[in-house]
Amino acid sequence: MKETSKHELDRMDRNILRALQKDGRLANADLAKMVNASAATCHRRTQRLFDEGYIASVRAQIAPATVGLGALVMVGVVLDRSTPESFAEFEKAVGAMKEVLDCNLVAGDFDYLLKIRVRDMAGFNLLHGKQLIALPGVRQIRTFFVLKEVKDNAPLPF
Amino acid sequence: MKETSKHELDRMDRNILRALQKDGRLANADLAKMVNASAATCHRRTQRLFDEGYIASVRAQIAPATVGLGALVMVGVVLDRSTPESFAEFEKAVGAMKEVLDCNLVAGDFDYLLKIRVRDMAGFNLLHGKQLIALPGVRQIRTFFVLKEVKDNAPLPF
DNA sequence: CTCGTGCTTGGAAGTTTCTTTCATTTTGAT
DNA sequence: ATCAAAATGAAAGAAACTTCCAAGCACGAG
Repeated sequence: MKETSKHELDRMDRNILRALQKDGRLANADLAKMVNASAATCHRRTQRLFDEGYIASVRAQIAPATVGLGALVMVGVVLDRSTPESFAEFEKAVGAMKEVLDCNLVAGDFDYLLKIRVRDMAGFNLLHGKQLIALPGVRQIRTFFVLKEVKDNAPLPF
Repeated sequence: MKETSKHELDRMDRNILRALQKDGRLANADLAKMVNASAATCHRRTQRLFDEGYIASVRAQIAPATVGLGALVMVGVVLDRSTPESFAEFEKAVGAMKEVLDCNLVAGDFDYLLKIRVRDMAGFNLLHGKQLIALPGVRQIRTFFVLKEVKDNAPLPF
């Protein structure tokens, strides 16, 4: 009985994932050489990794500063009440804010931690005044301006 | 006088960026149709976006849970001393930790905010005990376990 | 207004690459 | 040891990329 045919990843699979995580545009022929397989085999393996959901997507990483999003801000949010409805409402509202790149419900001093990109500090002030404090159920917001991006979106270690 | 030949991005350029941000594997022919241009023009524009640094890279997004990295943890760090050497040393050490996906120097209650992926809570405890508290110059660490990933790595809004 | 310069465009040729097919090998269970 | 199922690699066929070139457009000088 084979369930959903979720085979284990062998060494070749992992090597393919690692290579594509570094360069999603790798030509299949080159990738095949890197993992010591024929083009056909490599192509099949890669397609399986897509089909079975190991690779969620392949996306271009755009340099934020070049499109006018040079400022990064982390924000901690505390809600008024800790009810499921309160959380759901907040998450829905945040989901609609395109400036919010990450949003995580956390355990600790905050309820949510947000990662936000805007043009500059002025842009953040606008967002803060017009949208963040207007989010539903927000009791407190703590802002962490990013002074230096040491690591951003590093590849997954596996 | 042409500086570094940094033309402005026109509508077609932005459309290309947006499309590739969603799907970095788009065939040039398909992309061309989406932006209403010939394959040749689209190819040139895309190559320029790469060459001039608008697209930093194209990377496969691997589903963390499928490679044994189902747990996400945000960590706030306060250093002992606020000297350039102290910061540099900390950043170097963090740079070598593959589990740390993001690391940002921030202004606020913490010096650094880290985004960390591990297998599970046990994995984090190991990392915490063996590496995080051993990082150079660390005075205090505050841990935020992520209970729910509402948004992760959303595309840049531009 | 007209001309000329320089940049951008799109069709098509030539080349590379992908994708499928098929015979063979390997794997894994009995 | 034997068989069935799955995976592999070479090659053919299909599709895509990349370059070349003539034509179009914008813009400034005269």
